[in-house]
Amino acid sequence: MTDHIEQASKDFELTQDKTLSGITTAALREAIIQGDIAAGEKLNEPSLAQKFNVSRGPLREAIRRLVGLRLVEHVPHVGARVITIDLPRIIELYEVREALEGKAAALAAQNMSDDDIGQLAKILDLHSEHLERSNGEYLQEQGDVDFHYQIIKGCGNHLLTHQLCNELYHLIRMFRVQSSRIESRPDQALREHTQLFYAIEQRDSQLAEILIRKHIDRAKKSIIETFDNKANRTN
Amino acid sequence: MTDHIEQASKDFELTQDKTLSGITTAALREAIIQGDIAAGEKLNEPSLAQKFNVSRGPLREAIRRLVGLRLVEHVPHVGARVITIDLPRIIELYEVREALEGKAAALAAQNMSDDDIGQLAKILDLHSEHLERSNGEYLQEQGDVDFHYQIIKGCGNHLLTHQLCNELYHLIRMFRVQSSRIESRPDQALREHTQLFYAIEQRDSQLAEILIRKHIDRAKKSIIETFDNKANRTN
DNA sequence: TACCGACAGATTGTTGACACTTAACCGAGA
DNA sequence: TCTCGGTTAAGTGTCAACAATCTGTCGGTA
Repeated sequence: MTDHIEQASKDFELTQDKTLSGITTAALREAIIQGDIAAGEKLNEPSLAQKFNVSRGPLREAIRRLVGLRLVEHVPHVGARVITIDLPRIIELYEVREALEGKAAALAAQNMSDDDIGQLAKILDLHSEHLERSNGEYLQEQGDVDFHYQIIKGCGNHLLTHQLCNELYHLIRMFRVQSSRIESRPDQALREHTQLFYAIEQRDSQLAEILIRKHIDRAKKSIIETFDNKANRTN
Repeated sequence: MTDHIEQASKDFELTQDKTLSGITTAALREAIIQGDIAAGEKLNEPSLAQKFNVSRGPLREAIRRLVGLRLVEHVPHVGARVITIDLPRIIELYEVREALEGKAAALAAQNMSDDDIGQLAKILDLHSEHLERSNGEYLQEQGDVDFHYQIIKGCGNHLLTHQLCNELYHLIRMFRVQSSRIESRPDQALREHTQLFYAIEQRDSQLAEILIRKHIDRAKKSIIETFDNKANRTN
């Protein structure tokens, strides 16, 4: 709830779209991401409309928008369900993220203003401080998100930014919440961020892309490992 | 209208979603892509509803879906407009496409079945034949689309495939139709496809990614050149 | 003449009722 | 007891009317 980006994005939405369908979209989206509506659950239009105090029109519109965000799947004449995030889907998600954020980092190394790079340095410092005091996994996590977000914003490609921050980000957030996943290797992540920062500072777009892609690939592998461990424990 | 993918996708939609809103979505989408509704034009709900013989409900739903595809932009209480594709947007589009299709080619080199690769070889042969007979730019164009499509299908990542074939593809198609753009360097494109094919056949994912990214980057530069020439001629 | 505000028309947002499809339930027959 | 077919209720798809908002125009004033 104190998530910076989330709050910013909410504020943006509220100032941008005060219509019932816009508000309902945001509310339904958060309910799904936070797990208030379980993964795989069917979205019953009459009961949800009552829950959000709107008629079925705006609610249906909200559902369609979330279909566009891939948080919901829809079958004609049958209904809409919240997606279920299994391991294959997470792998696909991280592969797409790797490709997009790789390009974003390359473009950021070319296009970021010096001020933006200064901002990035600040975020990195904060990250480092938190790690030394080794308190607050949450701030840790937030630092990671902020760092990636700053790079994406700096790439200068609106389409790319939108795909990462408004489409994939919600899916990743949903996965994180529902798997209670926190950074399992904070010191290594900081090292990788630092390396990436130097590459961007030196405007080395090729290196920046390689580093962030490896960074994301390692996160993917870490997730796969966690899944495998869980599977073994239950066997 | 004889576009294979387009037809396949239409058939899919019609069998998949025979609801008025589904049909209206497809009709409105094609009207926009084909330029029957001009770029930048406002979408008036009552008149469009009349045009498609539906009420405003399904039409509004169709508009929202196209907003999700980024073919339409919507402002609350003001309305929806068809997007305008200017050069900066096309560049952004091709940068995203380069990132996604690069990853798709890398995955395809890893994951494609031998049958799929055989199919790819056939498409390449057809492409080559058409070039030798040097007739039919359309078939030429179709060959290019089929070649890329086959690779994307072969990557095995559903999310990636969806983003390329159902989201970016419509935007690129709209741009191509409206700029009457045809392949300006068919022989070079064939050479690049051939190289890419060998990389995939040898399961060299790194090389496949590099080659397809250069291929798309050259297409992007060719588009920029065309724009510059147009700008100079009108000066 | 330029600027500001009220008014009117047009357009979007929202609602509740109606129509159609799907799926679950129930009973009859093998 | 199991299967098949019909029936019924729940839920989605569609519609037309109503409410709220915006835009452009007209008149007044500085």
